[in-house]
Amino acid sequence: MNTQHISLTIGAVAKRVGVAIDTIRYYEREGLLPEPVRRASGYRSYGEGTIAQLRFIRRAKDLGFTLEEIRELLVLSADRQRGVKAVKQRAQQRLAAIELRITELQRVRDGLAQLVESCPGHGKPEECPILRALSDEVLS
Amino acid sequence: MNTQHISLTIGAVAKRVGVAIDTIRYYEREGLLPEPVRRASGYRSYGEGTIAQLRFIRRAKDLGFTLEEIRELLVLSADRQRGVKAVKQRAQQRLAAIELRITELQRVRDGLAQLVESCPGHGKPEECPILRALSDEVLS
DNA sequence: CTAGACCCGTGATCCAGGTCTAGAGTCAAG
DNA sequence: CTTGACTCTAGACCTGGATCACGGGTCTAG
Repeated sequence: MNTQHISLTIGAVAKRVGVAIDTIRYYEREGLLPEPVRRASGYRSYGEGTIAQLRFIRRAKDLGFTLEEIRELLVLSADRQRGVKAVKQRAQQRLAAIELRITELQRVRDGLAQLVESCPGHGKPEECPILRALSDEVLS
Repeated sequence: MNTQHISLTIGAVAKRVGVAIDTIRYYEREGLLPEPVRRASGYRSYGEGTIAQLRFIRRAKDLGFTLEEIRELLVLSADRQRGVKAVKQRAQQRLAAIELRITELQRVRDGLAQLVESCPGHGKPEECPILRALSDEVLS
């Protein structure tokens, strides 16, 4: 077992994870990262655990979780009793929200696509279906 | 032809269109609405044209255009020469952006759906596929 | 005439998720 | 020892699209 404790500066961590230094400090302020050990100089000193946690945060963000939700996920992931159940639940909620958003966007896309298709691209403005849709009373 | 000029207060316009008074003043500041005629008291006085324009703005917003883009659409809609062509172009760009966004979200949804599906909803955190995906090195 | 509803402009505030600044201290290479 | 890169804190600022607060003026029904 390798229990060697490496010590990384905030800049090194930032580079490894591909995130800005300011973002790391911001996450710390927001409670997404624990307060790190400090060197005598006051410099933050990080170990591998922080790298993992930062990656966790970034992946969760990529999956559409807000920082607020991620904060919660981090707590849950440490709960050996109810953690997994709650995590799955949060993931399902997120999934439902994403699906809703997709559906909304698809409706918008379909509406817009139909307008684009029906517009000849020339002629008088008052005959342009796009402008008409934007101006007229009813837009289905 | 009915050229009767009605005169609406900002509050009446807001109610008709279903938008807040502050929003109307905000759009005016932002150049999306022309500066209206004023009564002797300084009150804004609006006609039907404003109603139409406000609805235009709202519909365009519903189609995913930003206020910046809408400002442009408003200019283009008044251009009798090149207006229609340019409007169609903007609509196509918007459409492409929405489609890109949908694709992104679908990828996220698929990833998340797979994780949710493979998670039993109980057991040890280190065996939860969701937590593993968030923590582990590679997430396809 | 008065109460209550409405309107005025200016500027501040909100949301999330950072990003940037200033001024000062620290570290490592040469 | 110096130079340049790095880090520290606190707080200001940014994006977009509003929304709210303030102190004051106006309008209208009774």
